[in-house]
Amino acid sequence: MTDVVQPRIARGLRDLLPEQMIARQKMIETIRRVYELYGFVPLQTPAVEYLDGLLGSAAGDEASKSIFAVVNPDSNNTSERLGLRFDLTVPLARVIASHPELPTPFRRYQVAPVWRADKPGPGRFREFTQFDLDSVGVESEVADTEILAGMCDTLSALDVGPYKVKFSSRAVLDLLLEFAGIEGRRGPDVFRVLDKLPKIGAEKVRKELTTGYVDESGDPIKGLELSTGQVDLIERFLEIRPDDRRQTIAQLRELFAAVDAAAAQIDVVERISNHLYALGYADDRLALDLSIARGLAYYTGPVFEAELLDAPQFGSVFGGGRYDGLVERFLGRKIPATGASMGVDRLLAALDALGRLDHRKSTANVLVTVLDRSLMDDYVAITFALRRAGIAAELYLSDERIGKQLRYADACDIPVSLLLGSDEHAAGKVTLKDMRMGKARAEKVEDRSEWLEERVEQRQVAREDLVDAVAHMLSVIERRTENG
RNA sequence: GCCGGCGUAGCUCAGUGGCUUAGAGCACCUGACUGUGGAUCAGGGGGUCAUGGGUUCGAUUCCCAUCGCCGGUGCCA
Repeated sequence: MTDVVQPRIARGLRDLLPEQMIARQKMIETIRRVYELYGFVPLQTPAVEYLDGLLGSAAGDEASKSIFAVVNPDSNNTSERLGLRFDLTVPLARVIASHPELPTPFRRYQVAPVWRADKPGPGRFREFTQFDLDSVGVESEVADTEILAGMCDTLSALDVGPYKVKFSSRAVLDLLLEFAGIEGRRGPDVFRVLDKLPKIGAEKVRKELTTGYVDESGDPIKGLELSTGQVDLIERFLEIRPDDRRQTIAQLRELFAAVDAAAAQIDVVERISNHLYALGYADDRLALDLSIARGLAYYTGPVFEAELLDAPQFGSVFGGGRYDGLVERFLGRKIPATGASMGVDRLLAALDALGRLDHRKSTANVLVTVLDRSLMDDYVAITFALRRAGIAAELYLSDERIGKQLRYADACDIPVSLLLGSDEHAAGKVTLKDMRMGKARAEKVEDRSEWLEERVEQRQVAREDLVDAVAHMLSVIERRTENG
């Protein structure tokens, strides 16, 4: 006996089985269609990047902790260390810096896995797929507008139910620092606390901004030691409601009337809002919400976020913003860029929880069953006739009992089964069976002879008409499914 | 990362420091009922009791470590 190896999978990683992959690929295809409609082009980059490129100059130990390092057998030189990418934005910045010949504006989409060695949780894994949409080389707020519109159109196309796309501006938050008399370098700390507002509430945010507190588990939470006067000013900012973009902007202008340069930054936000009104993105699904800060330090202008109103527990399914400084790391000069990233896995988990996910386990629409091995030539011919007519068909590859073959079709959720035995063969016909209708009937029927004899879900058609008949049955099934 | 809880069949869970071969329900497989998924009936397979050490005459059960899962908390560039 040889020793078997345990079929293990590392922490936070998983296999995606056919049932998951079918739903996932359908979703990705829908998103891709939206992005290509916007004229974005595809890009692929390696999973592995140099660690210095991933980390950047400003990154500390904490940042590097969640990067998976990769062993490079070619080199033991520590400056050549490799790691798995943790997002798609940093690789994009590297591509931009190393391909000056690319036409600008360069607008690309990329769907690919990324890796973060974070603690796994529900809907949260260490390998997950991001679907990014970025626009590089344009300073104009029209580029930001387009990203926000793309987020809305994507969520609409995915039929996720009601959603809210929110935006704010890092530049406006910087105005807040000036307004409250807080040093610019403390901005990231302050914003990180403000970002927790929906989670921990105003009371704790206030404490964390000032003296700190001890939470329920006894952990001390360090305060930022702001003065109460500063916190009062911050609270006046947070009181601005996000329900109506025009009103939000008017209140913002009033609050920051005394701040130099405020008017120019608020103008940018207002232009974005007005473009979006003009395009039909009203307040019901697109809000100027000043409380979103995003944890990411590299954002420099507008920031974006989206959540599903029916599944708020899954948090933000889309996030992004303008990052005019990121390419500079690789190029030494600034290139404006803006974009958003969708969490494919999180969105799939949310849709599944909402019961909006299709759980097909097969790509075939027809199962050609094998009743009589001597008719195998016919079965093969029928299967390929369907395939050549563009109908996905699967041939059962052995002649096991018909009951077992139909159970297989049922288990895989193949909507139509095709039967051809000696009776049909003699009559020049085939039997088509609508599996879902049969399943619905099975739930009601009590008596076996009734179950076997009625068979309203199936009918015989002439052998030469079978391709048309299958296409017709599939269209009837599809229409019935759409109508609930 | 830190704190707490949990790991027994594919799933949900019983159970016991020594009666022999560790159980149930569901699921799965085989057969009966015409060549039809369901129901019914008859049968069947499947567990290193998470892994590795330790205590013991004896450990699935007690102890330790590791791994994994769940909850809370931190972090999320």
